[in-house]
Amino acid sequence: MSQATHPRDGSLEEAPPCRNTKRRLLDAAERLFAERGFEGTSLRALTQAAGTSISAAHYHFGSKEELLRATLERRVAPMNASRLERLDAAERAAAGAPLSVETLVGAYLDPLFEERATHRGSLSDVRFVAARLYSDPPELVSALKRELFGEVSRRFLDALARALPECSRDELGLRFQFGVGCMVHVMSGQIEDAPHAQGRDPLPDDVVHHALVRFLSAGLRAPAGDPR
Amino acid sequence: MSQATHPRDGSLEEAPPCRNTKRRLLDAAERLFAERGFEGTSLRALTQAAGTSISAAHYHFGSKEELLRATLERRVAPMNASRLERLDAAERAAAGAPLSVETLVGAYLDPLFEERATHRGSLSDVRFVAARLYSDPPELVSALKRELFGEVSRRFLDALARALPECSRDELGLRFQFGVGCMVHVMSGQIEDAPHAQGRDPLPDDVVHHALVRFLSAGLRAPAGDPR
DNA sequence: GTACGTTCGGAACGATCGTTCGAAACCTTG
DNA sequence: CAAGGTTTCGAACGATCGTTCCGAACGTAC
Repeated sequence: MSQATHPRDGSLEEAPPCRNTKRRLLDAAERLFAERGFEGTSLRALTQAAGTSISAAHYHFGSKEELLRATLERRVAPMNASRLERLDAAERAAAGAPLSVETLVGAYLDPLFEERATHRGSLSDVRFVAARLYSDPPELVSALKRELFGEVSRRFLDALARALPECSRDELGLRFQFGVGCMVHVMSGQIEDAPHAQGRDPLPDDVVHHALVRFLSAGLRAPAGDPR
Repeated sequence: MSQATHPRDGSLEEAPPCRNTKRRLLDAAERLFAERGFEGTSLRALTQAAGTSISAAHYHFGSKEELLRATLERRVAPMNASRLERLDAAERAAAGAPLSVETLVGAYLDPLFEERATHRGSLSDVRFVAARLYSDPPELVSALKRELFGEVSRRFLDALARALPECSRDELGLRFQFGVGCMVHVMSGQIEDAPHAQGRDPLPDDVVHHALVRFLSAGLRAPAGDPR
């Protein structure tokens, strides 16, 4: 009805059949998984939002879990590739010298905010990545998290260790995770939903972005505690 | 069978009927909501884990949503009360002088880690508070979040503004939320599930606790950016 | 003893879940 | 045109969901 479900007109057609359906399914999955979670989203609501049928979803992905995996992978993989590109470029430019904390934080955060800026209001939803990877069925997501983030975490931790040589490896691992927590929180849209600042209009993305870079850089550079 | 469902023995009885069932339901809800989420937990699995029946849950709470609300409230309310107590005590001791950032961070974090230490391995699960308040059905949880955290957020933000007078109110609100994000991430158990540090055994709670205090204090005290 | 309000188990309700299946519709090859 | 593979739909499957209802078991008051 709303989406021209049947090309019954006879004369002029629409976009190619396969790729379009698959992409529309991923788009709808992204949005609905972000808003209602994996268990909270029914395949019926999802396929209806995508303007197709349940069978199409099973044809292209095989199961609901595989659809989640594909949806996550589509956004996370290019974003992490971009992170590694920036890290590589920065290390090449530094010619062996340790990178600054701000450079590392920027290389990690910028691809995320760019993705967010590019797709604001469209179907693509970065909230989804943040919200779901860290709250949905752990037995499905934690393996994917290891697979998608393993190299990125290792590379950035190594670079951080060179930037902050006085910080122990354990402490650095913790601080890196603290930073990830901040990022996830922001990307999940919790800033707009905070108990304070409920009535006022949300701050622009770049303000949040720069505030987050400052916060994380300072936190990562915090003086070491008693070594115990 | 396993829980002496029927006091059919005739002679010796067990604990009082009402309070016990209600508490067992809240305990089971806490654990299962933490592990599988609200939508991912069925009332049948929940009541079976509690050693009772579905009817008992509906008798005591009326609905699944109200059970979630009660479960969240049971843990969050006393914890926030403890936060306010510590803040009051610190402000009384300071006699009008602004508090240190570390004091404020400690007053906010300590009750959480104490709750975590007290109930480690038992049925009580702090993960639940963190994981659910920030990822479950927003239309149910965000109102509760405002209700439970409104005063605490306001009070701590005011104290932070006195501790960091050179920081703008917007920036301070952001940094406070960044800190909440870190905390949520830690309490959700994401540290143990991080892509790196997967094989090694988890760090002790107090190590994480102190590292988090250092990280947040430094982040909150970060130099202001260009005022724009 | 009977009567009553509280507490809770068992069975059943309608609704919805993820999945499967067979047949259309489509696009490409002959 | 016909043949074959790809893509999609509608209907149905069994399972499970939250909820409701009825009655039994309980403690208490008379």
